[in-house]
Amino acid sequence: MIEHSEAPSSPNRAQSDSGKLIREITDDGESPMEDTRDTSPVTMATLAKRVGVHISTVSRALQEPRQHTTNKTTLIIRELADQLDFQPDATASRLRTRRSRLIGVTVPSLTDPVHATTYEGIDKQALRRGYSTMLSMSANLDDRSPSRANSLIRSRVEGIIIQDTFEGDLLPATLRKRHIPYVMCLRKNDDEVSVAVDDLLGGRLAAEHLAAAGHTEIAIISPDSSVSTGRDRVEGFRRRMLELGTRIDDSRIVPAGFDIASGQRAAETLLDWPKLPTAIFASNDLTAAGIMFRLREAGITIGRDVALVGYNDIEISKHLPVPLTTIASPLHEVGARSLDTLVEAIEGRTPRSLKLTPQLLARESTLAFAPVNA
Amino acid sequence: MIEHSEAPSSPNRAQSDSGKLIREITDDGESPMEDTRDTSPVTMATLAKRVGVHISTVSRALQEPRQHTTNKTTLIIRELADQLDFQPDATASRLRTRRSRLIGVTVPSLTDPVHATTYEGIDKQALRRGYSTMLSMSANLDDRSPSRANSLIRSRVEGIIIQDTFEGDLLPATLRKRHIPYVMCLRKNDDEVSVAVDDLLGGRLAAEHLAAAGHTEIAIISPDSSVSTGRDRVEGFRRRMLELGTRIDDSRIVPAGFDIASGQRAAETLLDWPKLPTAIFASNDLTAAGIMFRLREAGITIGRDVALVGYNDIEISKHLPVPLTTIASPLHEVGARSLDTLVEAIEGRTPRSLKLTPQLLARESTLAFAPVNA
DNA sequence: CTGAAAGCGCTTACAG
DNA sequence: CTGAAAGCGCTTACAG
Repeated sequence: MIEHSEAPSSPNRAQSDSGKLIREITDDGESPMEDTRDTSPVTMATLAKRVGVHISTVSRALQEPRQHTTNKTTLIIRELADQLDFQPDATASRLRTRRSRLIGVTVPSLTDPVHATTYEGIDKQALRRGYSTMLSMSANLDDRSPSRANSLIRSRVEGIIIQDTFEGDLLPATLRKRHIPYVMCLRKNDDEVSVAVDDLLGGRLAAEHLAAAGHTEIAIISPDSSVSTGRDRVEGFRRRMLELGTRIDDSRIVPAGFDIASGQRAAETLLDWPKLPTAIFASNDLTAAGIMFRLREAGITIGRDVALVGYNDIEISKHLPVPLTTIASPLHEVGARSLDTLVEAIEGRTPRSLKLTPQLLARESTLAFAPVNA
Repeated sequence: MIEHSEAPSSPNRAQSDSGKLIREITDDGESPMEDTRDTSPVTMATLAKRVGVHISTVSRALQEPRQHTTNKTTLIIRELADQLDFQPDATASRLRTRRSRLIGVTVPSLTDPVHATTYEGIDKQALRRGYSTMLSMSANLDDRSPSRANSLIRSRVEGIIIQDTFEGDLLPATLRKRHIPYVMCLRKNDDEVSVAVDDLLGGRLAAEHLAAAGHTEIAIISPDSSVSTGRDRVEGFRRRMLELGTRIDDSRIVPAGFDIASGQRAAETLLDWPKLPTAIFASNDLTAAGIMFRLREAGITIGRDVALVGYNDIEISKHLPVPLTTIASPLHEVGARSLDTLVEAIEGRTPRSLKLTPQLLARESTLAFAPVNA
């Protein structure tokens, strides 16, 4: 039952392109029709009743807004939907179609700028491709078991991007058993499909930079060896150093976390050494920052007394008291490509792992030791 | 049809507390029963058929795990559910109960540590209270219109925490029309219910600190006056300064964004002034950091040549080249209390706005101007 | 093109 | 206590 009107009741409201096919209906009682002035949300049934068609017709009319429909009924339905600002219930369509258009993402924490940036890349690309993301933050769960993804599984995400994996992680096996596609992001895990930075190369770049300046007395500060990023960065660094003639003993590797505070603690360890190294490779920028802060307190000048290289190039790195030489990681890109890779898997293809290329950025923290052949 | 077994087929799998009431059924074809070796996820119907009860009995058995049930059927159902690692379909229960247990959160960006910390507080408290959160990041939408919450609305979130509101924001009105509860977080907006830091007080604290050191030539760098935080901090600062005898002219307020880069640009503006101020109040730490970096490049020593006060006390603030005096905000707490307040609204009560108290942290960036009466 | 029907996987009054 | 039925709001073959 449609009423065409010459004069819309609210002339100052924006009109849709399809014109004023039906009179405006507001939810504050202006409509002459019964049982519509309620508070419950508009559904397709509401629209169907209003327009006088079957609900399945409404559903079809609202699907994939093909630009140039001349079908009058479709236009009428769409205009009413616009007017009422109808938002279809995704819960219902998810249940019915068995496609949630939801991507789960597990992250360790978002206060770490590395993970926040990567996640932002994931979410942006997800939106672009018609998905929404749902987060599970380990930091808020203190649970590294596979159950950290349970809320995502219950929401029937179509796939999961695992940004917080570690050695011995049982989540991949759990998801495989459930036939839920997943991709490792940032960190790798055995033979699982992953999108990450080429951390072996990153480590090599750092080694070459320091070796070129003649360093042989070197310390490595590496956050958590149970995580692939730390492992690979250290391994690439040591191997390349060895190729270039310097063997770095295990005793010269100081473990640390991913934050400023643990960098400061690592620096204290270094200060206890009989002799300070001439160069330090920290496999994380925040850790490097902590080292810098603590050593400065001890009166040591970074870049002159000791060279320091970080990893990732987060925003503050170039602004530290001594601008930090670091290995720049394309974090946003890692996120976006993870999403693409996961979508491939969801669509039934067999994606391959991706290694994105890092780049050395030389700054003042290694300035006094500029490469001989630069 | 239940089969009790003396010897479970996989003795090395963890057993639930209720004992080995039924023989273990795996999904790799060991079960003698038909149509269960498929790939589709386990549903309550699966469990019901397996145990030989009606699906409604399964649903009841799995609800609110009352610890001490002696009901044998219930225990059997629960054990089977455990064994199969059954995760009920939240999509279905959301549709049926019309309660999603989902909270929407709109944020401007998560690479801003202020918003990341606040969101972490929200999510943690949500988990504690049985909710999950769903994000909508304006940074990934370039859309400040109410439609930025559409995906949350379609997912039928029970309420929304708005962390990215601004002057003229139409989202609150949209949500009110839809009867979706919401709370402003961090930022305020007219008479809307909000959980925020007392920014007027924060501004006053900064003013008192600088006034006590005798400053009268002051510049204010404020990120975006369309946002309540910037407005209130500046207003509190100016008012208190006026009470203490110093009028700060509009011409001494330099607009800026929320990041390091815009702080640097603001500093360039200051450098163009005929005379540098003796003190700067930046209503955001990252902005303050940018100012510090740029002024240092120009050979100006923060803390001696010019005093600098920031706002929020993010982690790096104490580690800047000159440790930053700032107004510490309880961001995690703001997040947690926002969630509580929203849940109050969801439960039909009428929550009131909350103002959390900030605190001044004096550091070296204002050291040379230590308060006379400190 | 549109209508009618069935069903996604749950939950919950209602009987028994 | 358990079973049977209805229904949440959609979508989609199937007829016409």
